[in-house]
Amino acid sequence: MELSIRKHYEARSRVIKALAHPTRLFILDKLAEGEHCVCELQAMVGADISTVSKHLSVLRQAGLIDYEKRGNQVFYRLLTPCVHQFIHCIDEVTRTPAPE
Amino acid sequence: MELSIRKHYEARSRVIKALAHPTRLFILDKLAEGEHCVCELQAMVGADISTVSKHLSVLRQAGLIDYEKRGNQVFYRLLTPCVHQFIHCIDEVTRTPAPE
DNA sequence: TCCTTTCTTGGGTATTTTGCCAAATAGCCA
DNA sequence: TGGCTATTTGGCAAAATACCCAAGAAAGGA
Repeated sequence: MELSIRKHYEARSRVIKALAHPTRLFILDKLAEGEHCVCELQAMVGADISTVSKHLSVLRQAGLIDYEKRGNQVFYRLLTPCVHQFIHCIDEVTRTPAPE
Repeated sequence: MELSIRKHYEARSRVIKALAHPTRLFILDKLAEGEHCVCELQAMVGADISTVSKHLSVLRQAGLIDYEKRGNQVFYRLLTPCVHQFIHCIDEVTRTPAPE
């Protein structure tokens, strides 16, 4: 595989890796309904707040979400609504039993 | 996060994890053009054939591809063309620089 | 200033993923 | 059967991820 081609697929996979975790998919669904602060997401997810913060950092570095500080809270919001078409496709795959 | 909800997101993330590798994304693109045997994919990818075979196994277990044996060759083909709409979305994300 | 709340970062450990080699399996043909 | 090609599987070491705890940073109120 040629280097420039490889770079292209690596860029794609970086974004997909950010999506490849149940907690992060859950967070994206919640943010699709509207912005949430970290403490709200932490309550919904039910993990340590530092864990939730790190998941949010992964999604932000992938360019999927952004945040805004207001007071001592940080509100996150979805940047890419098209992620949900994609999730729709994934759900079609999960509904179809794998071969064998 | 409630158990049944968690199961749902775990199922989604299992499929997305299968997509989260540059070599596997490359293979999916090649299979979108038509079926290929392992040796053809190996030549295009340029990795050890056992590595390519394992990537194909990951994609198959996720329900994204299937295979057919003909003679002593194994031909793989794409099961889910919708994967490409979704790649289109990913490319939009990669074209937009991440915040900060 | 001090205390509280909210969030991020550092660090250690545990788990998962990756990629190569070597060995095993399977089909074809002589 | 023997040899050849195509592919999968086992195993291992290296790299990447995940999660919790503890510590740090930033904002607000007393």
